[in-house]
Amino acid sequence: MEHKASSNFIKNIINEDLKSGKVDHIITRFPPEPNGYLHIGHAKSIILNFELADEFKGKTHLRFDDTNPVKEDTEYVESIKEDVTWLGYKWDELFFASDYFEEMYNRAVLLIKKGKAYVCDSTAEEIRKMRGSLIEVGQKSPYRDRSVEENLELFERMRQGEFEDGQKVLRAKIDMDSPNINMRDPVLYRIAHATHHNTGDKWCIYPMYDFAHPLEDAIEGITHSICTLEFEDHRPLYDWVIRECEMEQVPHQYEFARLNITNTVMSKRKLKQLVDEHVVDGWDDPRMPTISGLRRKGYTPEAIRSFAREIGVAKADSVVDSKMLEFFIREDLKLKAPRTMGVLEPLKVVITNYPADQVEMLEAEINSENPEMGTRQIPFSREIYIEQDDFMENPPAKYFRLFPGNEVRLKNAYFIKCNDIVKDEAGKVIELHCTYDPETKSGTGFTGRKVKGTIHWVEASQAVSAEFRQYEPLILDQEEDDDTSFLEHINPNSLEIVQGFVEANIKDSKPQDKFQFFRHGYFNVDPLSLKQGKLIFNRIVSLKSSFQLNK
RNA sequence: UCCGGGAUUGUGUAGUGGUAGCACGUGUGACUCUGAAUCACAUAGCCUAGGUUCGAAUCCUAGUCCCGGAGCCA
Repeated sequence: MEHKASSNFIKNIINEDLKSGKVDHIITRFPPEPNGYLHIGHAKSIILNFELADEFKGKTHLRFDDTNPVKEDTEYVESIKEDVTWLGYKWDELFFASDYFEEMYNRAVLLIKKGKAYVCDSTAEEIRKMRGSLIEVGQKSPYRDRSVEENLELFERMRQGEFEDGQKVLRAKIDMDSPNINMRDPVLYRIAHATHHNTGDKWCIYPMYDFAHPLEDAIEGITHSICTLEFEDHRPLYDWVIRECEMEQVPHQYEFARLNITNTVMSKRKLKQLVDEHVVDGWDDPRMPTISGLRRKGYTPEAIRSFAREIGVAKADSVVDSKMLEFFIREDLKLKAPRTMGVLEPLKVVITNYPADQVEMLEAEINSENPEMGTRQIPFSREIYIEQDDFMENPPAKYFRLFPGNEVRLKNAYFIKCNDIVKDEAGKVIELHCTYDPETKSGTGFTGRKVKGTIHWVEASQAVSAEFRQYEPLILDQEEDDDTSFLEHINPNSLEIVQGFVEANIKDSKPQDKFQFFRHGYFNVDPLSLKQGKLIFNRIVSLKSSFQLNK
């Protein structure tokens, strides 16, 4: 079912590393910062890291890169673990960057002793100014040549909490003339009197990403440290830290292009904004590209994994068509989901020549493409509901559904022919009177005549009320990716809620159960279903359709 | 302007000197008790210009265009 992904440049590198003897095993890692929920872009990275390890018989660590207490929270730690697990992966080891704070501190002391780091009293503003620009070199800090002894003492006092936030930082002493701004004496440690979700108030100095991350990788023996493109410029610093801190293990960093999908925002910052400003109901709103949102919408881990394999891994920026994602969930659910009938916008039909007191049971396949799923019994009687869209009083040419005088098949039941229309005062069609032909019963092999259309229906007396939530892309097409105004491209019709009916035999469905409603698409039972005491179905994805009313 | 990357059908990706392939999408037809699915066919590509070579997407040279980089964020 799930086929192996084709090659990619990282896989090629690993193959070469193994062949050349540069490494004899591989260890990868997924290193999220616990400051938000995971989205499908993270899924790409998770799948890449775990499957690379699988393929080469290596290991993968889950490591929380929790070096900034002001943004992080255990809520996020828990959701991240849940999402990785749900995607189908088991980390070989679970770590927190904060577990290494003591070791990192000691490595910083080593740097100071080697004359490779110094305590700088400049303000953030001063440091920024003296860093120079993309085309101008930087200026050396006046504190750059402090003695090792003084630096050691000051750094120790930073740790002891003798200074306020922002009063001092520890900086690497590298090269203020470097064309790579990351090498112009980057900050290694800052002071933050903040409570850390893991270490509490033990520390008031915290290592910066550029210092912490390479050490984390080296400590854990990561062989291939895979990150996104924006860290490419940091690689020389990554290597510098590992070398100057004299780490025994030498990991290497490789960068790939992050995932973009059409009509989808994919940054934690923007997603958080959607949540904070109540544009959506939360991180798990089915319109969100978060793992939890996709899960609630009804996506399966298998579909997400297949998608990730198919889109590949490369260094060129790209935007994947969201139709690709939709293809994989349809593909996955095709044989798994029971197929049943649901009428989303009901129109009552009275079958005038059917006995008023009779209810008969009809047999129907649960999934015609997967006969192993068996059959079910569905009731049929004088009154049923059909879809409003399946009737037109004055249809255009090539309309195969019901209209006055036309005959269609009711899926799994009989041919019916429309004879009369009942309207309300406003002229709206509220009921149809039809007749059925007993000879056309499904399964009898009737071939007397053919109809062009087959429509779905639900028997009225036993129909179960249900709510259907139909989703459209949250974000409309946007010319340029103008960071500031993505909120202006919110689709006002991203959610449409309708009340209809489903077959009685699925009335006891549980949250996350998935069905195909004939001719509509795949739906997932929302977790809210239980709480609200009624069935709520989220549309995962519609069925493809070539039918256009106005052609 | 400085540094680092990138460019293969509409989209995503493979190909690393020897017939440019795969997936999605799109179109047409067949079939159909889902206007679905399925099947068949079609669709369309190596950024440009030179060079090396029997042979170049691949190697060389020079351009063009796009992306990222100046947090005490990651």
